[in-house]
Amino acid sequence: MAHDHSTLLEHIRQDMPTDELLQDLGDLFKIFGDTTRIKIMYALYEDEMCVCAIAELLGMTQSAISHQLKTLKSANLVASRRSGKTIYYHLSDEHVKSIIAQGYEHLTE
Amino acid sequence: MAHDHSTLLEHIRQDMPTDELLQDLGDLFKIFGDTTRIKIMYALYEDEMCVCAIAELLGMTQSAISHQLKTLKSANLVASRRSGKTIYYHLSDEHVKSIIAQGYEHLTE
DNA sequence: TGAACATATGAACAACTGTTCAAATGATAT
DNA sequence: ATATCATTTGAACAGTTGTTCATATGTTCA
Repeated sequence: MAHDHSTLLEHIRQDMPTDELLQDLGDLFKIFGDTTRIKIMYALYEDEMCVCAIAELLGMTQSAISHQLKTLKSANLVASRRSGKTIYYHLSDEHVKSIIAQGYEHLTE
Repeated sequence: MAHDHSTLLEHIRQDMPTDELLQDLGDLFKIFGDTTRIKIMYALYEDEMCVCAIAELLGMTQSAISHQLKTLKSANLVASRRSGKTIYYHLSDEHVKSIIAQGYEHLTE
């Protein structure tokens, strides 16, 4: 760290969001950073699904799916409605789709 | 997993990307899921920077930054050029900005 | 009320990740 | 050559994360 960057750094610091927001951004993307959760979000792309259907689709425990849905829900990425015994989850936000779509583009071009 | 979803699942399975792609998507977002890396990418938003300037900006070890730059580089999110002793990093892709921008929107509205 | 179904929850364990530290590489100038 | 600066690298350690298992909650129907 020998040569001088003071002017550059001062300029950049002004354009940077707060540490808190940057932390929140990281936390948000962390949630997209898991294959199971990505699969769940993709499954809900078109329409809502109940927990046991998602579990069957992914070939995973209903408990595992439920844990992940909780994570997704607490980040406001999915929402749910109850109908009798069954609880249906759906995407709560168009951003979910556009974030995934951007990632998809980065990979496939 | 008692009630029947076979028709639903068959339909959804056709619209799902391959497991490999879904895995890659998760891996990509995993890289965005860390505050240090988010900060680095934000720092490079406008212009290239050398490693020690980034370290000074974030108040972190140059070694820690270097490790993270390696991660970012291997995912083709940043690229570098050498000029004498110094190595300058820059964003390698417009997707970086749009992915972050989408996350930002999700948080701030 | 009791049985069956759908989902949620908590604790525990293995696997993964980010930082640190010490040492190595690469480039420049004297 | 050697000293110095900029960066990279590898091993190690602490902290975090995802799944499993067992159990609890909530709903419906007989």
